[in-house]
Parts: sequence; C-alpha cells; structure tokens
Amino acid sequence: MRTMATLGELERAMMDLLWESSEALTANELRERLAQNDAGRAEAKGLAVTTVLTVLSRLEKKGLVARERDIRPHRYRAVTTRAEHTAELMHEVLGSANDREAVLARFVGSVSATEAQTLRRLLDGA
Amino acid sequence: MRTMATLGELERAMMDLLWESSEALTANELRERLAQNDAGRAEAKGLAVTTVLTVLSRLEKKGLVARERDIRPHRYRAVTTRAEHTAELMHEVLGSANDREAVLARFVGSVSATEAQTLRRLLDGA
DNA sequence: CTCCTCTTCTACGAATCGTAGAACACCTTG
DNA sequence: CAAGGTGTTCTACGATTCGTAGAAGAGGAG
Repeated sequence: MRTMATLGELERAMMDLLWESSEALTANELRERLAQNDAGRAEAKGLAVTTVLTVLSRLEKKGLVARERDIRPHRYRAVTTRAEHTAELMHEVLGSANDREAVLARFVGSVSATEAQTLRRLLDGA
Repeated sequence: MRTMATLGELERAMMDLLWESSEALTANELRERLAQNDAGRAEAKGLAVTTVLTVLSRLEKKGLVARERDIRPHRYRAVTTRAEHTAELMHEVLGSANDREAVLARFVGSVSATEAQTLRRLLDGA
C-alpha cells in the first residue's frame, strides 16, 4: 500500500501555491510566487527554474499534480483540493491503527468546542 | 515546529509491539517477538540485537519510547498509547491546513456510517 | 580478575528531498 | 532553413532518514 506522500518543505510550499491558485500555473509563475512569499525572509534565495521543474515532476509522479503537456509552457495544477488531500491523509492515519474507535475517541476528545460544534453540524447531514 | 515522527517500517513494527505489550520489554524480547511475527514470511531475516537497540534509541530520541535505565537489561515502553499517538497525528495533519472546517467536512463526509454513529455518540459527551 | 551480557559508537547503503547545471527540444523570425 | 531564445528533460550531488550491524566499551556473576 503506497503511503501517501509526506511532502518536503519545498514540495509543500509549491502545493500550497497550486492549491491557492484557481488556474494552472507555469513553472516560472510558480518560481515568482515562491520568491514573492520568501521575499524579506532571511534566506531569500530565489530558486532556479529547473529546481521548480524538478519538484513539479516529482509531485506529478506522486499523483498530486497534473500537467498540461499540449500547450507550450506546460501548466501545472493540483489534482485535488487541499481540504480533500488533508482529509485523505487523516483517513490514512486513522486507518493505520486497528482500533479506530479508540482513535476517534481521543481525536474528538481534543478538538476545540467550536470544532466539536462544527462536527455535530456536519454529521447531522448538513 | 518539529514534525511528529513519520515512522519507518521497522520503527513502526517495533512501536506496534510495544503498544501491544502491557509491560516494558527488553531489546531481546523485542527481537524475539519481531522474529516471531516475521516467521514464515519470505524475508525472515532475524535481526541483530544491536539493530533493535539502535532503533529503540532513535524512537527514544523521538520521544515515543521511554527507557528504564536503572535496571540492567534496560526495559523499553511506549510513552503513549497507539490511539493517543494516532489521534495526535490526525490533529497534526488537520492543523497543517488552514481551512480546518473544510477538511473536517471532507473527513466526516467519507467516514463509514458506523463511524459517523460513533462520532456522534462521542461528541454528545459520552 | 575474568567471562559473558548488554549497551554505546561508528558506519554504510538505500531512499528521499532540495538544488541546479548541461544538454536537448521547440517556436519565432530573419 | 539557420539562429536564438525559451522551456523541458537528464543527470547529479549533498544532506537527512532509516535499516542494518560490527567493534568496542561497561557492568555484574563467580
């Protein structure tokens, strides 16, 4: 069972940008946005485009990113939404334990009151 | 923010044994149980004790295992229960997304009916 | 003091990830 | 078509993590 990707720091940053963007982005657009986000921070490196492309390829291989190959500057977009992805991850974690009930008990036992409220609403077929 | 350990295969197997055991175990006891579990499978290697000890040290460093140093064959035990650990992991995953509500929505949207029932019960201060 | 057992130290190979140069593929335009 | 620039793929390297274990050190039983 392929363990769903645990993303590295840069992979994560790029996925965040892709998730936030409504349209598919090119490698260069991503590179710029990454630089933008990092601007002003200590290590404001400014990545090479090839770096971005390499990571995008890896994300594609992991099934998190889809690429439009027919147009020239290829465009990349996230395959799922961040919420979907995160929820899947949570399910994966939950599934890794055999005593799911116990896990759920601890889990809901430590959510904030607000979130408990949210959960109740969602469970009652909102 | 230290990302809670993503365990390797052996680390995981050892944690499982520690979680299942009511008392603290020695490295050798663990080694035997691992061999037991693996017995009959393809790669029934039979690990060296030092291997087990190395991994135990790593798990200790990660805060997952506590060691009794005062007695001679040191004894190791899991610091938390598996359920607690898993629940914490789920929270960590949930926290990694900023739109927690959306994630929860997807999450409960894909739990089984049985689990939804369980959740409701747990939320209503069971 | 001497074994035998247990623990610590050191190490190496595979995999993953950040990082990027080098080389190759493709238009655009003269 | 020949050039040039722009974009993509290939290859690679260093750091970190993990499985794996030998070598060497520490501590107690006789």
